[in-house]
Amino acid sequence: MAPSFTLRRVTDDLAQFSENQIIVMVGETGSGKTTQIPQFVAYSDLPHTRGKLVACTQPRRVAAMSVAKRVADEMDVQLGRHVGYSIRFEDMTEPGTTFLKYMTDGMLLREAMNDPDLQRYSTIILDEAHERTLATDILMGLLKSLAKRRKDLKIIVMSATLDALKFQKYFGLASESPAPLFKVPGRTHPVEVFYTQEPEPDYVEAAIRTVLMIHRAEDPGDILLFLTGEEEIEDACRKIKLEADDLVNQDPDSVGPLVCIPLYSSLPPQQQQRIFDPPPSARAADGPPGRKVVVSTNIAETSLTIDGIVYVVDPGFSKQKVYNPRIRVESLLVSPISKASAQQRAGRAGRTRPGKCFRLYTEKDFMSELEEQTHPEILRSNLSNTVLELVKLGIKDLVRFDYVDAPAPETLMRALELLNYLAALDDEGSLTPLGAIMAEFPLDPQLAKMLIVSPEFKCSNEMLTITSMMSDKHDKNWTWTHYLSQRALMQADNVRAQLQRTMEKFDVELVSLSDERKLFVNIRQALVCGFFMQVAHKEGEKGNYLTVKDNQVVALHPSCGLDSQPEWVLFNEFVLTTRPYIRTVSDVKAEWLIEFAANYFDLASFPDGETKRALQRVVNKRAGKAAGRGDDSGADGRDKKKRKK
DNA sequence: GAGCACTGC
Repeated sequence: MAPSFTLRRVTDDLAQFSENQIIVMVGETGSGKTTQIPQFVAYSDLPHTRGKLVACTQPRRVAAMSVAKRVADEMDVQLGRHVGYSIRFEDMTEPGTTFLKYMTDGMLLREAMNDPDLQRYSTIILDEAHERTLATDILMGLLKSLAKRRKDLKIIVMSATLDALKFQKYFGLASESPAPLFKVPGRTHPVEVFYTQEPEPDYVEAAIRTVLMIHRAEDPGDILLFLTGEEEIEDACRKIKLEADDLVNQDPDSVGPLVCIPLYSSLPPQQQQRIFDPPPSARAADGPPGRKVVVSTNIAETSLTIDGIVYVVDPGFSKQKVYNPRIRVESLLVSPISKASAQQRAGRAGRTRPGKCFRLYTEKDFMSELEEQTHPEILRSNLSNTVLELVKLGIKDLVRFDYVDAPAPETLMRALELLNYLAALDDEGSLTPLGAIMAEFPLDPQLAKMLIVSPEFKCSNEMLTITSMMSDKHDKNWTWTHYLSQRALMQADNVRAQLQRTMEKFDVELVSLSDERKLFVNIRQALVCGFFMQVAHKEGEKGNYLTVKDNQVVALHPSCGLDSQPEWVLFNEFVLTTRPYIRTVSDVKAEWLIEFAANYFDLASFPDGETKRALQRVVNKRAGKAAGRGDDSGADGRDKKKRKK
């Protein structure tokens, strides 16, 4: 709960809130801004007297849910009535009663697709804007232009201090003066920061050494070590455990017991809970106290807060998504973190009392090598989904849309190209009726397309299941070791129900074939309709494949489980690990490519090479057959039928 | 014969 001087200060600020349409608000962790500001706004706005409500967005579901619960408690109202939340799969609001709604940023973006003026809201608060999620970035662009159309709409952007000026300038509107800034004081403890004298050649080894040094020499208090991924974390935990046990055995009178707890998102929730266990107790009543070490990915930087952390060890790296539009591939790269991120990590040491942060890089490198901010997600992602959403939102010129940070033109071009081939956009870039339906599905465009056309192949029932499994099985680790996971299957079932509702809404029939052999053929044909741009052709006998048109050498991922090497494969994912792999592949026939994706596989515009020659052979063979039986229907017949849709 | 930052609809 924030101290009262904070509240008084906020009340003063809110007197000015009524005079400004858009304001930027900064408040460090512990300022209570997420719980306090929306309450004050709701009381100042009285949105329900006008049949409206105040929305406050969060990047994550758990946050939207838990903050709503806390605020409902504080206001002594029942959750889901006056105060509620709205996240995917769960709408805890009561129309007409709820006047303060916490929701995920993605959820508000979805709502905007069907109500671009967001008429239901009197004030929209974008919280954690500094995290720069894709949805928050798009919302900022939409709200900036919406503010001009709806003078009655108030907008509050809440962020960390470092980013405030950027948002102030962005939302400065026509007045040329930046949006006003309000500060909410925080309540964290000082954290002393240490740097290494020299760069560390092996950050994992240096991190382990530092943890053990803290354990031997520093006062009681738990340690948080940031590493980049599961394997690294499990490995470090083993090594720390071994070395700590050695230390205890050598010197039981001065070194206390130590437990090492791994933390990453793919751990089952029960194991994640272990981070809240108390540290081990001393072996003897007067012996040295025990200590807890949490070894975590970035999940502990934003999503999870662990109380009792006094020491942070920060090697300065994290895995970050990067998108290469040239080869159309998203991959994860271990990269140096930003200054903002380093600051956030250090702050994790000062939540309960003054702490220390050990940075395993030099102060000079911190000052001169680290970027100020982590690049926003919009600059690091494949944007095909986002572009479809924007077009559906009525944005005509994607290149000139007022982004906070504009994505690379090539990334936009890639997205437009894909959507055009999928017939979601016409040649002018306008939304087609098919594209309008695709945008309604919470799916990648390829999956949405294949699901929508699947009734033509009499396999929509099966495609619905396949799509659900492919779009929500986050829990790859669990599935890997146990083959099946109750949790993952329940999630997929949830998604399936949601997608089925959307199908019903747009009259996409739910059908199956009883002939199993025919069914398996048709399923793969429907796959082709969505994923024809992700096809590879076998080259030679060494298991190499070349991706169609890009001509990248790839191999079938060992997990894909095919017992043969088909000439043509369609793939769901291109991953760049020890080498380029394609993962989740299906055996397809060249005839289907030519038949169901005639535009993309038009040989006249196809780059020369072995792939084109292989396709040419198939075309010639078909032409020969067709001439033989005097029949030239087939591909065109199917194609015309689909265009009518 | 390889592997899995984190989210969201």
